[in-house]
Amino acid sequence: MPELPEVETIRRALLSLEGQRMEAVLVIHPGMVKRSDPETFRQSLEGKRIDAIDRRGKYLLFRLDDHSTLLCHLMMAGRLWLNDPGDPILAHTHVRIFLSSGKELRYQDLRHFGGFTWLKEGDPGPQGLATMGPEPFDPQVDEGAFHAMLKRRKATLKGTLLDQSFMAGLGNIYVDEALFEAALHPETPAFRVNREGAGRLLLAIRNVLDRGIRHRGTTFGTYTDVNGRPGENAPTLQVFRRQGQPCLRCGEVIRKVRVAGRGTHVCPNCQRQPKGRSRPWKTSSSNTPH
DNA sequence: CATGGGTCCTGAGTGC
DNA sequence: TGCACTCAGGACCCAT
Repeated sequence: MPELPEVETIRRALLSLEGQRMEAVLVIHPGMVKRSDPETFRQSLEGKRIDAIDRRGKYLLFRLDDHSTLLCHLMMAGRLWLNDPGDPILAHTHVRIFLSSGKELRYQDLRHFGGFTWLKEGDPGPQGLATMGPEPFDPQVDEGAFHAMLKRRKATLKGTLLDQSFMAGLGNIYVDEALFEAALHPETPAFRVNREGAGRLLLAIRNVLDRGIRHRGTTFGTYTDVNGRPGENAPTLQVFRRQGQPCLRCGEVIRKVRVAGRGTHVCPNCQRQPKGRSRPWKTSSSNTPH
């Protein structure tokens, strides 16, 4: 599930494409091109030079020399590959972009959820991009601003953090990790978090994302970088997919529950329920979260 | 506007 | 052992 650290890892690996032209574009699966038919898509891209590659949330943006943009979203199972011409074509390869350097950019997607969108200059893009919230590392988002953002939301922290219009780039893995690190329960209504908790959560979000980027992403299955190399962040995760195992902070068993329709990993001792005054039977002396 | 539910897709996992 | 079934997940669209 590519989230901000995975998409950023891919973006950095693709920076070598800046300055190259797209000489030919082959759409194998039409469904992987959104908002235009494959032929229009092909004609819109061929001959264009890639000037820059940016990231916004989980979107990759290829800035082209006519000021149009090639958008790419990997959703859960999308993968970009940087290939040499002779490399074998893997199953579920849906789009091939032949570059002036002789390299080839390939899009593969097991689930068919992600894909490309071509945006003319000035096109705000799909709703999710147009209404996307601030980047987690935006220096304008400080403790006070983040607290004010949370106060406007009645939904759970889990649902709020997953909402890309609240903040860009977080997904299921890093939300669970950030909430654990901030010692906040995923079911806590966002507006109930006090200023100190908001500061703790913002710091935790930045910590888990920064760690993810430094380890080149989390691989649990399909995610790799553009050369097929898996990320190395999985061993640093504290709660995600660790249900049934002891909490690394207090030893309580990590549980998997359902919050905002998503599988959610929580330490019942470190992350206290907001309403129910359920109290742990065991008290670990040195880990009071508040 | 914020919120929640259905939808897309298919490999992995579960149950019989 | 094999088959049928359900589920997971991010963003979009829609209804409330």
